[in-house]
Amino acid sequence: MKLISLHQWNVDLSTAKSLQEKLRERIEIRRFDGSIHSIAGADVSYSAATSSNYAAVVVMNYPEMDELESITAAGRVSFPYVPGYLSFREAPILLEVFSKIKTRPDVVLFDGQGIAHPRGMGIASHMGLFLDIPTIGCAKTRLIGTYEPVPVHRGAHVPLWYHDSIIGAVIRSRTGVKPIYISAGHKITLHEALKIIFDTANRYRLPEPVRAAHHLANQLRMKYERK
DNA sequence: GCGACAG
DNA sequence: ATCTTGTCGC
Repeated sequence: MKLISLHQWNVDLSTAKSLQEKLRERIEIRRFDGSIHSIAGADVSYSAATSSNYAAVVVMNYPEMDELESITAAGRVSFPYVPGYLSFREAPILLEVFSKIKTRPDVVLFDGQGIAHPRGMGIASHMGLFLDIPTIGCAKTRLIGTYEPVPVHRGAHVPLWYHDSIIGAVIRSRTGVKPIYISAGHKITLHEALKIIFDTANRYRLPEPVRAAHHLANQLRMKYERK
């Protein structure tokens, strides 16, 4: 898959911040034109023992959700985990996985925020720009924003507010489970993102592609680390 | 100054 | 995120 080469990962926090502010101007939150046939999920597993990241991308067809392709990659981590700068830690290895993938997915789901980020540049938005594909941020916990209690039943969703605007949604993908935090990444609207998330997250709390990628990345880590 | 803080 | 045992509920 062809990637846009604007990589700039070996930076300090100050440079990373200004880079995010610059990239934010290029994010497009607009309607996704065209039909969706394939959806990918991407995730990274980290090993403190070897300071390595193990990444996986799983592509599934939609709406059947059968696996079409899965790719992995491994590499050393150079950037520390700092809230707000996850991209600089995980995007390099993710870009490597995407460079090896055959199928170009119509949408990609990431384990992290989209525009629900201090500078509107969560990892889903960041990756969306580089991949030039519609992306959605699907996080397990909140980074920023406020919201009202989410009704306990599947399908419930409340807006995620930040500075008097809606940056995402907090949703209940399954009755009785902890809610997840959805935000548009790039080239998609929150409304469309929510439909896709509810369509792909039926059996489990997380959307199938994300869950599959998470599982595969973990599998790879355990194979390499032998534990 | 203090608390919050994706993975 | 990772590490880690038992335990509660459908």
